[in-house]
Amino acid sequence: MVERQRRASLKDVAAQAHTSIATASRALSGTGYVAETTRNRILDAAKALSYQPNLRARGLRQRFSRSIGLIIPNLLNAYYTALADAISQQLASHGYHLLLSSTRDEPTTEQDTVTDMVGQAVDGLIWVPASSDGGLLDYLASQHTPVVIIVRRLPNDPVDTVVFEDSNGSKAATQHLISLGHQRIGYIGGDVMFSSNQLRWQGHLDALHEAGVPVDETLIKLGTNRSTWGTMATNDLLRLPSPPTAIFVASNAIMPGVIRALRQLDVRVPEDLSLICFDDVEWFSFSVPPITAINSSSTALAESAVDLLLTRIEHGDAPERPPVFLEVNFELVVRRSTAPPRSTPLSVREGHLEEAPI
Amino acid sequence: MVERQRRASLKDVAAQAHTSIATASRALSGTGYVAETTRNRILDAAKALSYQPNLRARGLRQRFSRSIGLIIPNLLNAYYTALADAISQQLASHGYHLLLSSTRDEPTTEQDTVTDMVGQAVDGLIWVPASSDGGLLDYLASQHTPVVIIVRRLPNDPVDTVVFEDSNGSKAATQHLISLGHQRIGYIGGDVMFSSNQLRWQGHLDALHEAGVPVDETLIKLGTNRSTWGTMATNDLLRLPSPPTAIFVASNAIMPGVIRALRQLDVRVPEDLSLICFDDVEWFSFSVPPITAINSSSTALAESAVDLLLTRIEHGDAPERPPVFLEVNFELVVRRSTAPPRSTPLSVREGHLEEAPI
DNA sequence: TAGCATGATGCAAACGTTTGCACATCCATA
DNA sequence: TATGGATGTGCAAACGTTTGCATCATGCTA
Repeated sequence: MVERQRRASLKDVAAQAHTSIATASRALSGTGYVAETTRNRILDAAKALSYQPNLRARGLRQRFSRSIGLIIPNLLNAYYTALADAISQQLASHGYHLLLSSTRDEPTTEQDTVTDMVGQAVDGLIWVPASSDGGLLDYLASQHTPVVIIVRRLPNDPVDTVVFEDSNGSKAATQHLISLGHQRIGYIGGDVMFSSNQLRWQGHLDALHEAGVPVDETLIKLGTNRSTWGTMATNDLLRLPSPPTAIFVASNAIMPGVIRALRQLDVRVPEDLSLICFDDVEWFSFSVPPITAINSSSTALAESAVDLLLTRIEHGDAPERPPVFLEVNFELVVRRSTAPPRSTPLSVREGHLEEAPI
Repeated sequence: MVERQRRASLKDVAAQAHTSIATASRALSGTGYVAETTRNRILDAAKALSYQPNLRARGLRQRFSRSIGLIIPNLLNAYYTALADAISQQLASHGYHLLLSSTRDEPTTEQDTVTDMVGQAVDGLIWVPASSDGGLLDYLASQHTPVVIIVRRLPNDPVDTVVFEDSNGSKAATQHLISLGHQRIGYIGGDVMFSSNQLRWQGHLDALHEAGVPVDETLIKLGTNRSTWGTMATNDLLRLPSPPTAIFVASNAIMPGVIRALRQLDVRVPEDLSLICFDDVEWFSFSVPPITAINSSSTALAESAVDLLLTRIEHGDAPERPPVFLEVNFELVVRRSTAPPRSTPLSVREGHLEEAPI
């Protein structure tokens, strides 16, 4: 590592303006008394040297940095980047910066990322937890770093938490299918170790029970939130002796794989099979057919999460104030992928799995 | 702002281990001589206090932070988030952190973001410029902050630059259409103030010239890289007295709007119209029909950009070393949205513009 | 026994800020 | 003429690190 050229510092500005560092600091930050003429000398010098305050040093001295960390599982999921975008905007409007990292849902990466954020001395953390154990929370508490958990709940919601209405939203999706006349509904979801997946599954079951629709275990496919899982699960479902007339996909990340499988099997939507998805992402609306989905406002979640966090930060993280738990509303967006079931059972022609284009 | 609880510092660790700060530092960082027993006392103390080094302070002292800033126009464009993901991974493998910000292509936001990154004392910057003036570059030079420009070139490529093969890729796309027999090709692109858009347009024209295909100005629609522009431009093109038999869309961000318009106008792809796109994004492969596209490897771009930047950083930003200019290869991915033109001219039924589902 | 390399430790300065305190004017009021 | 608030400035400490230098044992070599 080679010695790097120094940027202009307050010392340089002060020297150029023939004044002290303290006065220069006050002039530039607009605090305390500075004579008009002195101030102008200092501002001129700052401009001449294109002085830029070192936020690292300022943070060190002031004990806060006006930056907060955001930890998401994945940068490739439109759902999370939309969230990141909303949070970033929301923070900016409060004068805070964003440090963004993705964990790829790997617990070790997550651990590294969290400790790293703490090391960077962020003022607080907004976090989509990947591991469900609370060890990292204890750690954060020991570091006095306020944190707001989003999207996925931790057991007992030990800290401020903002999530989508997973259970109710999922219930509404299934009810929509039932109201169209579907009785055999396939469910493809992710790992239930995450609360979001667990609650969506639960909501689905609740809707079935309430409507008196019998639960067929073979129609429920719990795996991972990955496209490949969508393909596998869809193939399994449609090859059942009595295949479903509708499929509820519990995550947008699974959907591409489902669609690929349907195409390979020559299944038409919604004539042969209805399709509904929990998350709503942009391309659902211009897919053919447009896909019915549960839409949750990431802006709303962002606002709540940022508000909660900044309150903790700016009023001190009073541990006696109990954790807040919030859910943001959902909306059922009915498009064209859902329709009444076909009258005759669907039988899948056993085509070879052609290589789909990448 | 309330006084925040202090995290354990080196001083605390040293006190607990009955040693000096200097020795504690050496023990924890593994540099210099420390007796076995002392080291253990220190490590124990650090663990007991869950000590986490303050990277801000370390950066201040060491004059580098092992973090670099990435500035992209948009977090909602899958194309850029894929890039961010690749760069983030690449940096991590070199032990660097990522600070990510989006400018939304607003010059003022861009200016703020850049100065802010400098203020954060990042070691370097990877930047997709939104404004084409070099003012910010002068500023960065004055701050001795190495920078690598990606995706969009600046006039004269004044610093290290890595871009996609916009011109050649675009040329290949048009050549593909021509080879299928198309002579009237619509072109929908973004603002040519950005080099990427400018070069893609140029590549398209080059292909036409080389093939002896006459250029019809009415077939060329230059606007913005937005979905809404895609809808407008497509409507215009298909209502021409002699509409195109193929459309070349120069950015993935425009494509959703194009598809929406085609659906509203009841145009079938590829029977009525061939469709090709410059960028390749995930949903192109499971759209109906899958969309032919020019695919450029964001991983390759990420690798090159990171390499260039870290070289500048770690070997000193020797200004005498001239700027490097790199282009990463593209690949034409032929899917099913391109086919030979229909024999009879297409006439669009003037349907009302139905409200498309969101 | 003297000399010296080696290992182990601590002191203190430095990075670039902010800010409490002290001091020095100046002007108005009592 | 004192008194004292308001204004303007600077010194120096502090934030949490790293690191050059000095110091001091210890054990080995000559």
